[in-house]
Amino acid sequence: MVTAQAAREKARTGARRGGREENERLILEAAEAVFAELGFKGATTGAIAERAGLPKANVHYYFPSKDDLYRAVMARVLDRWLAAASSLDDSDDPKDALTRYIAAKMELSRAMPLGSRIFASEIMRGAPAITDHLETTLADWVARRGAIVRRWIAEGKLAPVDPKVLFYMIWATTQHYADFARQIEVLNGGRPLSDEQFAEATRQVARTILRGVLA
Amino acid sequence: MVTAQAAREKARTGARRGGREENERLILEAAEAVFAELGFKGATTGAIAERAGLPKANVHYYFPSKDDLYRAVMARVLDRWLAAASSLDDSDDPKDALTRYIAAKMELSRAMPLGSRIFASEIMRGAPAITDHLETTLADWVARRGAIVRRWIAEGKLAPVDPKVLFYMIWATTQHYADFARQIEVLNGGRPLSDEQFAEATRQVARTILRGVLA
DNA sequence: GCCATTGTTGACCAAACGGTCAGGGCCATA
DNA sequence: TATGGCCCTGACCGTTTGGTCAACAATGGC
Repeated sequence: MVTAQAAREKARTGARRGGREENERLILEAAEAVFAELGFKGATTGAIAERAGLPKANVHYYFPSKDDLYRAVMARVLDRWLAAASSLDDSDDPKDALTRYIAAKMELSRAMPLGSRIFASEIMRGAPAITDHLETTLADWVARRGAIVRRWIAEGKLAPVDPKVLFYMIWATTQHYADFARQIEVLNGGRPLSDEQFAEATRQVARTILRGVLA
Repeated sequence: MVTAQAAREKARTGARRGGREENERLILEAAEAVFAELGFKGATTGAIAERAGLPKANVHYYFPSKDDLYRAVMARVLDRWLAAASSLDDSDDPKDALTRYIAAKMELSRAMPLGSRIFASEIMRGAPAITDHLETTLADWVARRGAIVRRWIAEGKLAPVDPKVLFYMIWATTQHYADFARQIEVLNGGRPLSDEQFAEATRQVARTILRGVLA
């Protein structure tokens, strides 16, 4: 059973066109772009299908409803974020830890701005699809990392600051470079930030926040 | 002509039900709430009408198209923001000026979170309705206030920092309390920030950013 | 070659949408 | 009380939408 299934799975991963794996990936990528640009309601399964290069009915074959597809996209986004979130480690040195974390979040905004925008839209809608994620995974993260920040403060390494205020400032500032990329582009003379400009912004953001909270 | 019109206008502002002024206000307020929650496409003229307590056809009487209504809402939002934006004045003391500005932006996020969310959605859609506003009014603002920041730096009052990086940090952090209020609420145990909590957050945000950029 | 499973798709449908319109109500002026 | 200018709205319309379905490949085990 398992072997037969595995063999079938393996056969499918060849150079052949289509197939579950590739089509699901195509659809999820298209959906991410369309949801990010038009929001949940504005995105149409037709537009997603067109962007994926598939007929609309085929999209509904893999993802029965628009809501299912949306949740699958959100799950992918949250997974990727979780990986980056671990870069705020329990180091002895808050300077290194925070610098790494800010850099990781900025990198994520640079490499995957669409996910950040979908997340922002989801929160602004009242987070109907991810409330439980916020209540469990994220609340856990904040509690754990908040304790670390408080320890740093107790050790005299950090100025006294509510960990949440610090986290919100980091999240807001770094995600701003993804969510408001269009505004930043216009204020940059109509051109998106170059790699150098973005790297410089990353450095300055990290430096400013660190000056703000280091003891 | 003018006097007759003025008299009619005055008569209309009495206790009477309906009338252009009141209905337009009702519609704009309802539209602000619905656009903020559902986005441009997700908001329906029917939902806006229902929230305003008016028939849908009446909404279309005052605002011929959904797009007209949306632009009217955006104009109101931008007007209110412009007023707050002036609180970053050309003071000798960057500490006072930035503190005032951050407090004004936080106050705006507290009092009018809906406008902030509509603005965020608009930017994430690519800012089709306000690109010219960004290119003119906002670009002007940034140029002018950026010059002030650079002067402060030259005078040794501020650490060297790209004014835009500073502005983005202030905008992102303060607007975060409006746009991500739902997330903040969940991480606050399911209750919105109290007035005291919000005031404390305002203080800490201002203090942290000031430590970050003051020389 | 046969069959079961999986994948594919054009055509279709009910619901919801933005917007229209004709007909009527209201009120100040004459 | 007749007139003209706003204001109001139920009923309606064409289009778009998410979703369905029946018919039809394609594949792999036997």
